[in-house]
Amino acid sequence: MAIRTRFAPSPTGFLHIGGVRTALFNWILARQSGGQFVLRIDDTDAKRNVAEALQPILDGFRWLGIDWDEGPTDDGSGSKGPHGSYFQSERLEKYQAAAKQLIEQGFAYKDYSGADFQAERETAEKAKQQFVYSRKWMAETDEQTAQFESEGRSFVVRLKMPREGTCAFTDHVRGDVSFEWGLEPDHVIQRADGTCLYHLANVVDDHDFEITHVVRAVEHLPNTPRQIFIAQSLGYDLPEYAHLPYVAEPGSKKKLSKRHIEKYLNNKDFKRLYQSGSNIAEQIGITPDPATFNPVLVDFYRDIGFDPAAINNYLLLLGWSLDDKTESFSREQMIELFSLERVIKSPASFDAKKLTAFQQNYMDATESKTKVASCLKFLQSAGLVATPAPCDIAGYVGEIVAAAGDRICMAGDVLAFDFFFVDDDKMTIEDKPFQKRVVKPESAGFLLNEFKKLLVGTNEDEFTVPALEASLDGFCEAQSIEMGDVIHALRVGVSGKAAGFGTIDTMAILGKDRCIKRLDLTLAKLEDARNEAS
RNA sequence: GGCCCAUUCGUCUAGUGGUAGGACGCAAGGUUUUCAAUCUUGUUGCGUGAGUUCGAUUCUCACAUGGGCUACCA
Repeated sequence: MAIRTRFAPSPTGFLHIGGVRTALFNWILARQSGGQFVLRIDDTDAKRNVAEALQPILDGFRWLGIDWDEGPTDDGSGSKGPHGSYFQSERLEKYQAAAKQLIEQGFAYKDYSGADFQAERETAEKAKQQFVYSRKWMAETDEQTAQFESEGRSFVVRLKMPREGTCAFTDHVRGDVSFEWGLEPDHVIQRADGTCLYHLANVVDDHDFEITHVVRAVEHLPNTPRQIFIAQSLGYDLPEYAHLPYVAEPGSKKKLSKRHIEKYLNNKDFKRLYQSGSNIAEQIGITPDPATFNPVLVDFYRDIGFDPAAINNYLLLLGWSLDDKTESFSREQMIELFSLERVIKSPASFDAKKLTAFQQNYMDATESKTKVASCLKFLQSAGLVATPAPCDIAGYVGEIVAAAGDRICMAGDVLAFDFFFVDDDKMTIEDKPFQKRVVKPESAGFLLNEFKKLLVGTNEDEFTVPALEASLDGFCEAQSIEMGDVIHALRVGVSGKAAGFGTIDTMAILGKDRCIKRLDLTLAKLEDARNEAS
């Protein structure tokens, strides 16, 4: 059976990680059955620029490889698919027609209560009683309508909900569920200004778009009875339902929300991810404002060089598992092996650390050519490599990437090795390691200078890792010192940094001339520091 | 307040009527020129109470805790 699923984002400008998980499950279901995945835009309430706010969301899905068969066009300016517009704001007549039909058949009514409705509800609440609307301003006849309108009242359309019995249905994740009809209020489906509300629009669209499976987050579970009521009243076949647990905050069971970033930043792991992302972002000219750039939003991961497959894999396992050990799933495996029945019922906390671990695994498995290509893009974004890239650059970047090994977890991490790409006379020497490794040890300057003299005497083509190692060994022996007495100063001397991969590898990649120039620069800086101090 | 839902290591999870397995993390140690990695070892868990039962983490009920929903939001 071909399953048609849908995901219905609001054009907010941001693609939320929890939303992606829901979309991913919907997408997998459609793909595994040879059905279609539909994107519908819930903009009934939006007054902002929809196309603009939609773009980042569509880009996010595209980046993740979650492609949609029907929905907005790629640029978000129109719709593609056989069902007309996939934007709710453009489907108002459909909803109004449905509301009209519901009224005519007695499943809904015009309600002229206005503020009196609210007053009735408050009275009931004060008396601590279950509120049941008196339907005092319900107009079902022309006379009533005329009378209320003569009083200057305007109307909304409310559902005329059943007041007894139960609404029972089977949910693919939660099993059999049921709700008392009597507890359901008469929900508004059409506003006084004639526009329609979510529940009506949702049911009408799911029907029009021939959605067979409604797979969404649990917060919609309590909404399901009213939607079932609408669907049945309209004579629609009911879709299958599956309510997924929501994605929870790091270290808690509260629903993850992009509004509480500040709080999540108190979480150690979340903060660490955010900070390493921020460092990368700053180097490529993105302002790391936590409101728009943080680990709850998908853009964050794209911007700092995550592999989309790692995100999908992590999200797949947030609430679903195949068995007691399988952790790694390719796209094909996801599609082949996923089933709603193995979705768990309780919420799953977002764990930044585990996501990073998935990324690390994917990066380890990435072949070096691909790795180099993605790193190169970051170097270009940071202005460290020209665009278009010089033709010999790939080899150079390749050496760095190989030497860095798993120090590069996400492609943006390559920017930690920015010193390879700056002119020698413009190398930044970080102050802290400079003080600790060069200024403070008495003999560091002397040793650096002596070793530099040694380097000056070596042949260009002997500037290799084994040769350098040998000469450094010999040097240490001649000076009667330990390797540790000089190598740290040397690292700072050629890279300006406190940490990195092997100093000797670093030097070999830089080459003779550049190492010597950098050592000169460092020694000059040392002299300045000494003069200043005395 | 009402309705609904959930509860296995810190986190993601597997699982069973005979007391739990994996992953991420964490800790210690080895290796190491820094950082990371890596290797070794270790670490921690069935919310509480009652019932059914020879026996319950597993079934039932209650409680507790956490959460969601309760709009002329989606």
